[in-house]
Amino acid sequence: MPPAIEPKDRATSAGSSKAKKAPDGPTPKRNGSAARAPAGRKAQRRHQILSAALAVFSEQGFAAARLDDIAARAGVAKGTLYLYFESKEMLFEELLREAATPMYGRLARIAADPRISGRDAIKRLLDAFRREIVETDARHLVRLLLSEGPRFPALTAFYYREILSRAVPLLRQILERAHERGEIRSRKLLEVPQLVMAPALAALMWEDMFGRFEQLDVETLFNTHADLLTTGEDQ
Amino acid sequence: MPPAIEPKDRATSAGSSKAKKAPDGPTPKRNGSAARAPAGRKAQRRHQILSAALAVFSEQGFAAARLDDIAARAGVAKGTLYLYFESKEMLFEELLREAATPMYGRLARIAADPRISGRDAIKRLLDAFRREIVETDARHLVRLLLSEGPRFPALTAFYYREILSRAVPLLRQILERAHERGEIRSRKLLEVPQLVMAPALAALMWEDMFGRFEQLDVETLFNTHADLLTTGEDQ
DNA sequence: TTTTACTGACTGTCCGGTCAGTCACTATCA
DNA sequence: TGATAGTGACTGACCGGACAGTCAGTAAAA
Repeated sequence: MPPAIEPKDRATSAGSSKAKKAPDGPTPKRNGSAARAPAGRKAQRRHQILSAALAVFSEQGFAAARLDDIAARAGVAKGTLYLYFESKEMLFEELLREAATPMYGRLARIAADPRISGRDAIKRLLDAFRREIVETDARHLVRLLLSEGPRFPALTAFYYREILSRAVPLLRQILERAHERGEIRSRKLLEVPQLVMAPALAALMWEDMFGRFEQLDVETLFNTHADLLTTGEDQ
Repeated sequence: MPPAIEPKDRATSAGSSKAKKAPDGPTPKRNGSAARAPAGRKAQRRHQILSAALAVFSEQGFAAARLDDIAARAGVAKGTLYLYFESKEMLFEELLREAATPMYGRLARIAADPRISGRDAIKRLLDAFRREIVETDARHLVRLLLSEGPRFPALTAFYYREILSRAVPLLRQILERAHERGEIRSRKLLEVPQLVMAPALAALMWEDMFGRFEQLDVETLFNTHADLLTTGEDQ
């Protein structure tokens, strides 16, 4: 249960860093919203920066993203970035690493509960994916991982080791249990549990790339898929 | 100094001067163009460059790719690139544009033949996708489109307009025909034809990102999917 | 005062794009 | 036949702008 960067407080990025030269008169304090609270201050700054980084990286890609932009968006000076992250690379990697696990946690919880039917398990998974990723800014993170992954071998390895190599067996476990109860249509599905999540990836890409031309009916897509995988009342 | 990778096909240029592009009959004299290269030369160079560009762009991404590297890989000088393409952007766009159509053609041919059963149509499509894209270098192109798409709006628009907005109806047409024959399991599939190709995308990404850790059984994945979508002998 | 947090002008490097020059070749002339 | 001139293909050193990363300095906190 890692933080999962949330790009919500976009507003703070507005010109906060330039009021430096303009003496505001009686204002004794710095203009930044984070004035003191030494305790949470550092964590908050860090979050600001990661949040801005997500926005800029997902808009520009890793190479084209400029640290000046990230700093401006976070409302800090460029030098400050280096107080929190070693380099552009490290900032990028930490951004993706910290966002990694929420979906995995969800999957693990479903797999741990044997009372959930196969159909339900699949529907819940896809539904969570839709609500929490496809329909939020988190989808940019997935695209970032997919597109920049090859140039960050350590990152790809991390994802495989920490997420996928665990998620696939969990998925298989769910499917096996369901299969024993006769809830699964094809035995072969046990050999390729990845099929369960395939439409999730496809939906994500469609929305991200072509959503502006034609929205995909993600809910119907996922429901149809779940219905096809499992036995039980169709539509 | 440039090692001049290879003198290329100097030999072939001798002798027959077939560089006849103007079929104006037996032109006695030709003002201009004294040292015109052989007919295929230009196309060949272009292909060399595009080929090198694919390799470098898919390894580095658009922004990080260096034209010096592309030139070196193609065995030409950097300046030569500009004789064939206007800019780095144009080179990139043309690379992706030219790669677009083969799969669409395949789909169109299948859709045009009503004798093919729904199950067969889907299997053929997925099979072609596997053999021609997932298992070749072309898979990098899809990742490139995905990752750089947002920064090349014209390219995304091109793909939607020329490929997707035509492919989805074709797919729907195949599914409708199949549905009338009772070959399709769920009517709802007609609302989201994208589901047919979803595993193709997923397989491609898996292989590209994580294939080095764990190969995906793409054939089983596709067959299972096709079996689940259609009626007919499962096994 | 010392310590901590932050700043932003500056530097060195990198790379897209340019263009004056070379080369291989051919057509025409003597 | 050889000599001369013309052409397009190609080259690669160079230029200028952009940007990651640095650090001396400033401001607030302790």
